[in-house]
Amino acid sequence: MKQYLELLKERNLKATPQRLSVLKTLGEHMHPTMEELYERIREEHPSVSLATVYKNVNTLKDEGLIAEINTPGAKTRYDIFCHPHIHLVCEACGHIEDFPCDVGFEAYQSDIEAKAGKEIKRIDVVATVASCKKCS
Amino acid sequence: MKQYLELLKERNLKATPQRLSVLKTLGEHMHPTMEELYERIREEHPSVSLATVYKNVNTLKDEGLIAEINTPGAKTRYDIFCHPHIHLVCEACGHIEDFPCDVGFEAYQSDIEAKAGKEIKRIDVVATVASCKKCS
DNA sequence: CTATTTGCAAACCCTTTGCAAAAAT
DNA sequence: ATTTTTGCAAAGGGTTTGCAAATAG
Repeated sequence: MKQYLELLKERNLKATPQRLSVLKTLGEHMHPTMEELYERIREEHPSVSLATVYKNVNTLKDEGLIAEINTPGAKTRYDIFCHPHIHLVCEACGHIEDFPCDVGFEAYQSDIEAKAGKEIKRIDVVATVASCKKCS
Repeated sequence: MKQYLELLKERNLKATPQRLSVLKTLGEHMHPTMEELYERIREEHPSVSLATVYKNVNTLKDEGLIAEINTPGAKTRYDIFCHPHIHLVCEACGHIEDFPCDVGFEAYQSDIEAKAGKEIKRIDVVATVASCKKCS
């Protein structure tokens, strides 16, 4: 909680309960859809509006505090952005597993950067598997 | 054109002019949005409906002949899926550049596959740059 | 001839917007 | 006191659907 307050203060964002709840919920629950996120937030703040959650998600995304995971064919999911990592998405059940961006990947990223001649701002990697342990 | 007919026949998909036009257009123009794709197709087939283009795009996507590029904050774009490659997206103008999935990447992919214990069906990589040569 | 595909229009999300009231700094 | 944020309800935009007519194989 404390760290979230700081993250917001550094960026001159007001620390409203609704906004903190977005961060807190994303910190506690991995990769929810908007629907799931909203449901969780309402458990603690029954009166938040969906529009407010959307607005906060966008604000926090703009500031690089959270990230959006877009997979073709699946709902958008959200993620606290602490350590860069890639996503392994199960096509059957939508479950998402994280993989650290370790040595192999960083080398690859620099390679692209060199070839592109531009600094890469963000890299989104989504690997899709047909089914996973959770759903088989 | 001939190759497209074969690709469809192999999958028992009927080769309608509308469907062929989706493949042909994607073969000739890199990464259009749906709007651009539809506009191009209408140049040759003025009477196609947008719904038909959507239906065909979905069918071809299901068969793995084309791919969707989803970038947070940008419109969905479409791509003929011949050689696996990654996408370098410019945040400012939406321009997309392709990069081959070369040795470095394939090694990384096998690594994930090994750790996940599952065959990876597809891997979508989107690298974002703040601006590109085209728009600066 | 049979199964698929088309075009149309309406329906359906999910997401954003405008605005006045409320809350944060 | 000032600026940001909230909640509401309405609008927006992209995508999908149902169905009868048309077309491919």
